[in-house]
Amino acid sequence: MQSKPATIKAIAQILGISASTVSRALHDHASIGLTTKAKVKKLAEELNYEPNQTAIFLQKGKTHTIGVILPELAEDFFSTAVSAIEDTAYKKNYTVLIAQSHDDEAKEKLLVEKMKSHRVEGLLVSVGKNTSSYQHFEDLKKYNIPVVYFDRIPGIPNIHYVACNMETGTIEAVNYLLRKGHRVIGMINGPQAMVATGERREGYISAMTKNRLKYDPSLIVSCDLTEQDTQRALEQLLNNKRKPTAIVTFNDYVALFAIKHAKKLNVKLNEELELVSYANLPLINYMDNIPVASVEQFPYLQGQKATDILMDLLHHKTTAASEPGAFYKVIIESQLVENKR
Amino acid sequence: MQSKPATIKAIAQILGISASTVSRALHDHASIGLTTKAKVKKLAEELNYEPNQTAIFLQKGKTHTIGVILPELAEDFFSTAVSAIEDTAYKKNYTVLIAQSHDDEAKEKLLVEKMKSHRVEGLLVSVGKNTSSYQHFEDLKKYNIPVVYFDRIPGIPNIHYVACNMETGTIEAVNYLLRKGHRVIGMINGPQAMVATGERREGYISAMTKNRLKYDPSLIVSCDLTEQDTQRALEQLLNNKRKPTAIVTFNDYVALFAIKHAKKLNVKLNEELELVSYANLPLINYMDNIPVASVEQFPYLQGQKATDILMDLLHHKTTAASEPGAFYKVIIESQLVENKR
DNA sequence: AAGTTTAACGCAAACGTTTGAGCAATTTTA
DNA sequence: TAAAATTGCTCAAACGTTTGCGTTAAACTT
Repeated sequence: MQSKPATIKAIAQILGISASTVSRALHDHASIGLTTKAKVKKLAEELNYEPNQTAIFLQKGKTHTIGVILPELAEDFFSTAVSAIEDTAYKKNYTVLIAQSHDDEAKEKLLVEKMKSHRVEGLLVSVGKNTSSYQHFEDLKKYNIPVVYFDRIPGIPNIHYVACNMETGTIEAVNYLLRKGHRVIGMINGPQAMVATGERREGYISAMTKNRLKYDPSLIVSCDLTEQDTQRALEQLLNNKRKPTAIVTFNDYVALFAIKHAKKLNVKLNEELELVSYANLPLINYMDNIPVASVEQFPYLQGQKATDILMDLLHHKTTAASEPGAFYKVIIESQLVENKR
Repeated sequence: MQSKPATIKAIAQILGISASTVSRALHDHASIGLTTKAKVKKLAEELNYEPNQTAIFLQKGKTHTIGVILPELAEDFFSTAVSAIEDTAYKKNYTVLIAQSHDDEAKEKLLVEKMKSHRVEGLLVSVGKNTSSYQHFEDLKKYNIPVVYFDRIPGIPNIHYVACNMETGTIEAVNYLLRKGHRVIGMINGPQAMVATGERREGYISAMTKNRLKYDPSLIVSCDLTEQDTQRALEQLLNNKRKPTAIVTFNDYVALFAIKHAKKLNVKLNEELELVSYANLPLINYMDNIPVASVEQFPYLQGQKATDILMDLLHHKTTAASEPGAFYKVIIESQLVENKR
């Protein structure tokens, strides 16, 4: 049993027929006799024949591999998304190559090269939070490697993507806080480079003005999503002329940092200050005081959709990449969920 | 630029030399002239030549791919471990194929077949919580595919593995609770099939008896790690003749279920009941009351070590797989960390 | 100067599979 | 019954690399 795996050649030799006949027989080709087919399949079964994917890929010039580049696999949002990507790709017999940029633009560029040298047929990308140029991704078009962005998408035209519309979720979040009686609502937003930052901002403004409240720019402060900068942002808000009684934070990690720091500053959470966040972490629900609500971002769904789109792109290889307006833009409406306690 | 990637053949043709010369030139083979080498390398650079891995793998009969089978990628412990596996394998230019069993033994068997058909060179495995037979993994030995288990390891001899020694961590945990004055300490343990269940049990007994306290078997109840069964286990403990004032839970997920249910039962956490858990979730630290301490399990380190071992196994292909006692057994001592608040 | 070494390269097979083209029998058609 | 169509199979090339073995010409021996 320590022998090498069975090959088509071996089967052919044993049966005294040619390799091409065996190959066709296994594929139920019309021009092969039924008896021969039966014999071949029987022997293949007995020998536990498994087609050598490497050989097939070489011969077909395909790798049946897609790549995924994302900031941090250990972040709950991404591991769930990858879980979906794996599941979806698996069904189509695609192999998934995962790589983490750790939010480093230089590493991102390196990874794109790596992906190219691995001959991935397509790429799923969630860009790093500080990435400002997307040229390294866009260059792939020249190699006919389609790219589908998900969640953290670049703010440029003519791309395929699936993402949550953070605007609607933010509107819901602000409305929710307004209904609870809050009038001075702060926001700890993300880096300006991120599309989601703009959407949250728009949502905030939209909700405020629609409720006939004036929009106070000093209540929105951006941060780079690190713990340190979150602390600064929180303090800035707490020291604002109009001190907020509620804050919408960019995501759950930021919320955690804020919570931690607020405790240190002896701010009474849920009395002096209520938080609403975006659901990146599943167990925030179990936490004692905070946040009161979260905007769901559907990581599994996003991963699934993005993979579906990529598969579609791969199977309808429109060499006319210049077709204008032919871009997938799947927008999932985010949704506010009140955290039960 | 939409042309196919450059090949050795193409380079050879342009330069009017043979493909073998080009290949050797690129590998700095001794028998190629310096001027030729220079010319080849220059042109390769210009054409953005990248070796076709598929062709190399076929020719060498290797895939440079390792597989990972684990229960649930979205669980924090595993996503962190995979993060380490990716990073480590990446450096050795190996490709990682990930698959989730969702704790289903049947699916696990299917995945092993899938991995075999993908010709993985080795496998990293964390077994499902209900898996009782390990034959599907052990069969891989016959195909010369080494298997390294990590974290959730089978309780059978002659395997390679890296895992945390839960016994020491448990001893520390129980000692910690004893020092805090607790005398009646309960334990919500895992399924009997899991090795870690036995270790936790041994640690518990060991800590109690070493402290001259008698071991009361009714204080250890096992559960299947689901929310429902955790609730049952908690109630069983709370209704026990000797009602525990502290409980060691199998992991953070179980702890969360227990916390949730305890609140519902109006049990005052941290007054009537203190919890110690095992660190699967990073942000348990941010939670308000619970648990008071966690046993760290070093997911990144485990993933790293396991990959290192597999790499070693792959490069020292001892065809004499029957060498007795030649098995890697890396045991990481678990460690109690008190959760600061 | 004839023989031997060395340097630099080419030839061809191999890895396992797919596929267009070809060929020999058998069956169908007119 | 001869020509045409069908059936069932084989040949050989191709995908991009690597590598053992040859081959040639130049450089070195004595």
